[in-house]
Amino acid sequence: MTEVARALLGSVLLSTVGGARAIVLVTETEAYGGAEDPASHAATRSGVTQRNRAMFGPPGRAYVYRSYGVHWCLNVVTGAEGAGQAVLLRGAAPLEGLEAMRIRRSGRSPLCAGPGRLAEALGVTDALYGHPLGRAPLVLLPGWTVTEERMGVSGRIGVGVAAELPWRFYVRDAPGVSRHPR
DNA sequence: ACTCCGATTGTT
DNA sequence: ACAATCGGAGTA
Repeated sequence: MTEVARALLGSVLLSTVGGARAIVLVTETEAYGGAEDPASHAATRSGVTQRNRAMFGPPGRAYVYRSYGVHWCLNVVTGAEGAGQAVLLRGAAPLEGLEAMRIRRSGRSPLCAGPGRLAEALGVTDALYGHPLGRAPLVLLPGWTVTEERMGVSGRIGVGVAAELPWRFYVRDAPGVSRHPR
C-alpha cells in the first residue's frame, strides 16, 4: 500500500496546462487507503460518492479534490479498480518553467511546498479530475530512485484520525517538503 | 433544509 | 491565532 507512495518520491511531473510548461520533482507524498482507512476520502461511510469516485477508478489517474473550499489538491490513484487507494502529492522541487509557476502562484513562495501550492503552481484544477497521468496536459514520469537512506517517514499531516500511521514520505534535505516532522 | 467541518494557506 | 470558502455527510 505504501510502496507506491515511496516509489513516487523522485518521480517527475510535467504540466502543460494552459500551454505553459512546468516540470517538478516530487519530494513529498502521503498514502491514503480505501474503506479501511478512516482518514481517507474513500473511508466507508457512503461508499462511492460524487467527490471520491475517481479514487475507485483505474490506477494511474488523477484524483483532484477541493480542500477547505479553497485549494485544489492532486492525488495519484494507486490501487486496483474498486480499491479506493490514492497517494496525495504534498510537495515538489521546481525543475523547469519557474516563471509560469510564479505567475500561477501570484509571486508567492514557496512555489511547490504543500499540496495546495503544488497544484496551484502546476495549474491543476478539477478540470483534470480523473485525467490519465500518462498523457498531456499532466504527465507523471519515472525520475530518480530515492534510497531509504535519503527518505524520511512520518505520520500524516492535517488528518484528525489515524494520523499516527507512518504513511508520509519525503526526501530529506530536499526543497519542496511542506513541513518537517517535529 | 440545516448544521458541522475538513488530506490548507496566507495574513493578522 | 484566524479568516477564506464550499461541498460532503449526517441529522431532521
